[in-house]
Amino acid sequence: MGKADQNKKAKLERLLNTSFELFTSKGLNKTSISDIVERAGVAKGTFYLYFKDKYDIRNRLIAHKSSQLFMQAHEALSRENITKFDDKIIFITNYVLDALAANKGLLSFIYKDLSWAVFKKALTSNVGSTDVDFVAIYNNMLEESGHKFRDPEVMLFIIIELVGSTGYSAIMFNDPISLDALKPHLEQTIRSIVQNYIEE
Amino acid sequence: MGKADQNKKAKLERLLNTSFELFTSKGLNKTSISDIVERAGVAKGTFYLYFKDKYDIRNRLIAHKSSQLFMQAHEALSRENITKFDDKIIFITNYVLDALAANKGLLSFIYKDLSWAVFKKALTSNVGSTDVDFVAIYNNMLEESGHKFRDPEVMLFIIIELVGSTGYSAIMFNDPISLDALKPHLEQTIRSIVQNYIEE
Amino acid sequence: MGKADQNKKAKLERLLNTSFELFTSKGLNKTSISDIVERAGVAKGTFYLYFKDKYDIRNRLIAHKSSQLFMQAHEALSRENITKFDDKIIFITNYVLDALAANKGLLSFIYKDLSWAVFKKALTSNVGSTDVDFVAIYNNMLEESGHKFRDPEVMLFIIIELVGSTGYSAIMFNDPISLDALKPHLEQTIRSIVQNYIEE
Amino acid sequence: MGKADQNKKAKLERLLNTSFELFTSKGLNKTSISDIVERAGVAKGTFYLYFKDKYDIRNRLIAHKSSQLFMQAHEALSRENITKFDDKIIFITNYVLDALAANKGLLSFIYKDLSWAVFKKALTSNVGSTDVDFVAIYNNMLEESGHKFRDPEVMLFIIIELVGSTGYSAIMFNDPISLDALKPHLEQTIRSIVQNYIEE
DNA sequence: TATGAATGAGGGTTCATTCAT
DNA sequence: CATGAATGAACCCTCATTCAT
Repeated sequence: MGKADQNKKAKLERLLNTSFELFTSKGLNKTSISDIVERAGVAKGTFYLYFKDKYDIRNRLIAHKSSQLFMQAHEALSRENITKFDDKIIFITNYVLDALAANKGLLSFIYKDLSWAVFKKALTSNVGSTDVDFVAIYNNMLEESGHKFRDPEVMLFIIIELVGSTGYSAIMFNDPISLDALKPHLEQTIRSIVQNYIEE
Repeated sequence: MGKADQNKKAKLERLLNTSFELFTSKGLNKTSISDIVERAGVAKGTFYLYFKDKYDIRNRLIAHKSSQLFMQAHEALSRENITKFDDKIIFITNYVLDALAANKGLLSFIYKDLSWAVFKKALTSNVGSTDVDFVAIYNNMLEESGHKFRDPEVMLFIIIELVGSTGYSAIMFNDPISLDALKPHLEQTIRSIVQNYIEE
Repeated sequence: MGKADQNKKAKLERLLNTSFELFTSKGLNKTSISDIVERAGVAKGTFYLYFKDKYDIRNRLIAHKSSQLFMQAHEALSRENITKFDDKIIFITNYVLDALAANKGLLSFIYKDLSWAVFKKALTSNVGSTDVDFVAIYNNMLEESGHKFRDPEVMLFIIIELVGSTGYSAIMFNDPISLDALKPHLEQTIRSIVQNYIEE
Repeated sequence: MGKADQNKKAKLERLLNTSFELFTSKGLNKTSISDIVERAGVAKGTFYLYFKDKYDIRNRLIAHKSSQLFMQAHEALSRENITKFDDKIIFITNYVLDALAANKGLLSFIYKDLSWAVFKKALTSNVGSTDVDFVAIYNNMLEESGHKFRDPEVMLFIIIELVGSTGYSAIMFNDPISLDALKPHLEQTIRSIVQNYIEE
């Protein structure tokens, strides 16, 4: 890789990192392209060599960061000794919620967009080379469960929306209850949902 | 009420209605104060006599419209002959989802904000004189059920977030399934959740 | 007229005058809105209260200045004792050419646009209240000539294009001859053209 | 010619052709250097190896294309059996007008610049090796006419400006009359002009 | 000769907010 | 109370030009 290519890659990285910092601290709307390039130390025009506009870079970041989060959750899961399917889902769920609680900027950024649409995109569009194929992981979990599931995709959809939506309220506003108080409720609800989708 | 007062009230109404039309058709970000006042037929300065800024009017509208929606759902429910608690919840749920599906602009407007925080505000802050006290209605439903519920507020929270979040994806993107396909899934899930919260 | 209205009119005037100065000195392309408002002493946004964009103000200026020029020519003509039709046309022609030679910025500004399209617009769209109805003047001249003309509009069109086009080259570049050298050529050509259109 | 030289010449050609296509389709102002080099398949810096800027390439194109047009007109003329001087001029005039009417992009591009200044440059600056020496052709036509002309250059100047200017309006705007309606007017006017310049 | 990433000034335009009337 | 002209900072984006490779 030549000097130019290195420089080019470094600029891209710097723009991505800077954007992420600003989006998670100031929010998307309050972050201007000027803010980004100034802090990244590149010229304004340079931004447009890499991204179409602010929303382009946002989408790439959301996909990347979401994917990253699930990958970390899955890695943590693989270090545990958990065998039952619903236990695994709950572990991942809690892991992600804790991570988001520890980084409210991130939560705010991927907000209601930790929703199905973005989630699916994140898991299929492999932004970076290291991004996981979460679909494969989920299918694997289903197989290893020893059960047969009805509409497994819908089941996952429901769980993700439920967790994301209630988690957001709990983490951001402690309303109507704190995240810690919410967790047992979610656990019980998730177990019920999984139960519903097991085919006899 | 004098003529001046009437005029004053008419202006307020016109600003609210116009804003709502524009927010639901063009979206919040694309609607400027200029758009609103021009269409409402009042001067720009007048806007600031009634509202602090665009977000002030938005919040009041969300609360009002959400409340209205639930009131309509409840009125429709009262015309039916439904006695069981979970059947009532499902009826209201379906009613609201259908209404939002028929008015995507509205859904988009109150979006992820048909969330707990706003919902609660809507039910307590009584924007207009005709707004319902939904808390009372819910408590009533709980009593009439003949059951005793554990954490009824959390139960409602979970149901609302679940329905709002999955419904949004289904209505707006048909993803991963259509609203009609989603409904049986929601029904079953809601029944499980309610079951979980019944105290033996 | 209230203070506000006076102020408003003064701003409009200032914008028009400033734009004209800049257009005729720097040219249209090199004149930015920023230049205009800065020199006019108004805020940038103010410009957009009065004009759609740079081309809007340009069109209004071209029409106004062209009209003005022809009005001056006609006034000068009426102070002379010229009776023959072609003599009148040649007088006006020379008057306009001399005026443009004395103000190359103006010539450059209305350039090839002292063409039929703009000329006609200028004479019909009465920008200011004082703008002449040149069509009426021309028709008057035709009647007073004692002749009957075939296609008088086309005749005028041909003369104007001829004079404008050759005059531009002579005034701006002295190429292929100077304006003074050109005049007799134009005079002879115009007389021939007029002759051609007299119906026997 | 070596491979490198061939390549070099091919690049120059590609830049010229591409620019011409873009100038005649999108217009000069709306065509950026980026557009040109992208479509020509060369690097941005390469453009500056061949041309000073956008206006440099434009001037060379106008000269080249104008010259080409007159050459074609002259070739067509030589295939006809026209002997009288004014008939020849009118033939060329009509040929050029028809060509421009069939290619409004070209007309728009060389616009008011099919004027004397550019015309003369085109006839002297011999952009390509195949460009005609129109001055020689014109002088030939004068000689073959059997007449002696006063100021033949001015006569040509006047005719070209007249035809170019009125033709532009007719072709582009059909205003005040269509090109077909204009032609007889031009024919008559040109004959009068030629007549004026014949020395007895 | 050729490249194309990088530049950064400058473009036009929008719009929430103010305040003299 | 109501007005709406005026503000001017801030926005996004373009693009001719340079220069290290």
